[in-house]
Amino acid sequence: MASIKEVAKRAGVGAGTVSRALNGSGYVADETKERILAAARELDYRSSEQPKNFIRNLTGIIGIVVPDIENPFFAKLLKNIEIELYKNGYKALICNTIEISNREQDFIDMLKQHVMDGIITGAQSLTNDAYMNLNKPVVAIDRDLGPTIPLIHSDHAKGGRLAAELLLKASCKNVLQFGGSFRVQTPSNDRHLEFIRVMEEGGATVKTVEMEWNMMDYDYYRRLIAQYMDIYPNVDGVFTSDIGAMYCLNLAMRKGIRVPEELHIIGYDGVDMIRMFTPELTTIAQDVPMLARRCVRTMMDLLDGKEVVMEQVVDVSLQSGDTA
Amino acid sequence: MASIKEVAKRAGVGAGTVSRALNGSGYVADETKERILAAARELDYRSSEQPKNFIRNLTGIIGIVVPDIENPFFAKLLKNIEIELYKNGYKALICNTIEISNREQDFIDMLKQHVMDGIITGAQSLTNDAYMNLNKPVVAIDRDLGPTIPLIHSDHAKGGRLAAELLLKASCKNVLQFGGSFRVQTPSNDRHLEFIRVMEEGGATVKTVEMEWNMMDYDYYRRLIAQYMDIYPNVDGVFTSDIGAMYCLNLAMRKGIRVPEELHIIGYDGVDMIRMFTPELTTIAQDVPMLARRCVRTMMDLLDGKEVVMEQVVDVSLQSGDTA
DNA sequence: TTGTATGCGTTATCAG
DNA sequence: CTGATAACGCATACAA
Repeated sequence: MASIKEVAKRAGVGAGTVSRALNGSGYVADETKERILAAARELDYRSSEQPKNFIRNLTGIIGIVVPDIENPFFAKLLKNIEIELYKNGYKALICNTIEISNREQDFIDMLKQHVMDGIITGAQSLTNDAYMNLNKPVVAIDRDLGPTIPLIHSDHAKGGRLAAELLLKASCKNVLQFGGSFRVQTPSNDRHLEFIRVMEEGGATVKTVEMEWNMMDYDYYRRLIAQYMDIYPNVDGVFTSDIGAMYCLNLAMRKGIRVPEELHIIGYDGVDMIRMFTPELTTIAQDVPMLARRCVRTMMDLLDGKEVVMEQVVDVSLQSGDTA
Repeated sequence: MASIKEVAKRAGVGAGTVSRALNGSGYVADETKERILAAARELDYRSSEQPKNFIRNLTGIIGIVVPDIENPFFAKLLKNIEIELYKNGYKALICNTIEISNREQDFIDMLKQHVMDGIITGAQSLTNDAYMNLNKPVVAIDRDLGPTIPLIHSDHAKGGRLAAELLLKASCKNVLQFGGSFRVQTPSNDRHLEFIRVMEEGGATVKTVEMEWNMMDYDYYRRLIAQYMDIYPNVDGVFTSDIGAMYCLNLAMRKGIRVPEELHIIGYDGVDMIRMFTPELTTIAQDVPMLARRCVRTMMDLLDGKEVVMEQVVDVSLQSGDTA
């Protein structure tokens, strides 16, 4: 509420002197300084960020676009990015794209209107045009937005390979995998391709179910897993994202199918939710804190006008459990 | 990048005319308007939000404080608040308080420095002093911050009663409930008190386990539930938040305890995650979209200087499943 | 050592 | 119908 002028008036000095006293920039007599500090304290004065940001033409805010905050992977990513931004003195503005069409475009417009300084996007849109020619700091996670926008993603190919090797070692011959929509151009599709390659090389048969675009609610997973476990009752291995894998495990328990003896299950992502249950799910874990750190580091470099690496790959690891 | 002056120069007019043409405020000759529109299009001009906000002394941003985005209840709340704010033309700045001490104070300071226009807080701090004397729009969820700050919460007492009635109807005699830290002053403690009252009135015995403050990760729930199900092996009913209830269900399946025949389980919250499994969890659902709507409505009213209701209670409902 | 003028981009006001 | 100018709050450069 109180402005610098009111503080100046109360201390009986000019506004510039107050600024210097409070910021420690330039000369201020000790006696004057004390009067100013007292006045500022009495009025509970805090300098407004607005004119400062306005002059620098910056906001200290980074927008984060995710399809759905409720999805545990994106919740974890969002949380880690927020914490990482905070460490760098930045704030996080969020944007859910799911359920509201055109939401991402609105967000991009806000970037143009100086509501924020940059965007980190983890959403999967079908069109990428909106980011073209936009000459602003943008970092993409798991989403190829062309050669001008830095891309950060997990080593999904390795993830697919690790899963396949594990299932082959367990002598699986007939496995089922669920994957996101292949219409979307995302590096995460590599995990399915690599999984198929390694499994078939090992003499196994792979059935791949393509999921619908941007469907990630629990109900959808449940229906889909139940449906395909019914269609393919004699698979001996399943590879799917953690949520699907958890439901698969639940289904097996109910049907009296022994895991891993009769059915091997491997998840993907490594979200905390899987810790909720025993037996513990075997999964390929993405290093979300590292993904977040890389995203934010890259964003900071873009803001500083530094050169950035256009494609950064983050390692994945096998998180051993009791289901494979 | 382009400013209004550059557009004006290109169109051969003054800055004010450009403003009027683009905003449709005031008179501009059709011919002039067309020239201006063309210039704006060529330069991809978007007016900056910064000076507008600066003059109005507003930002269009609301801060949302939650303990942990990864917790499914808060993820759902956050998502719904964000969507609701968007409908009202506002943006959501997020703040995780867990894991970083003093984080909430930083956020409050940002409010004072005009980084945002108000705060919606769902975090449970042990001290509320920071919000006192802060003469700014603040709305609290499930958290009593004193008589000057509007409080929105579910009808937790009803929730506790519904759960108790259901367990009594199922002839439970010896039940276990898990509750948040009672040191925190939150209306959500009412559900435990009411649960005890009704159960004991019905002749049952209730054991109440108090959880640690701000502990809400899956691992903690898992350890705690396992521990107390071990200590009290012959309870015939459990009432706890959804996450705990899900693990309880999982534990029962593994131990061969039949649900609900031998053990009745009722969750609390109604997060989507519970839809993942069958048998479906019986739970007391909070109406998160309504909580979000009320929070945002109240925030809008505060910003408009309207009178607001200081305590708003949102109905809860029994979401029938197969575990009670 | 201090006060004052300047500029940041936009819109509203007012004189032309 | 249009152009010039003030105003918003702060930091900074410069004059006193």
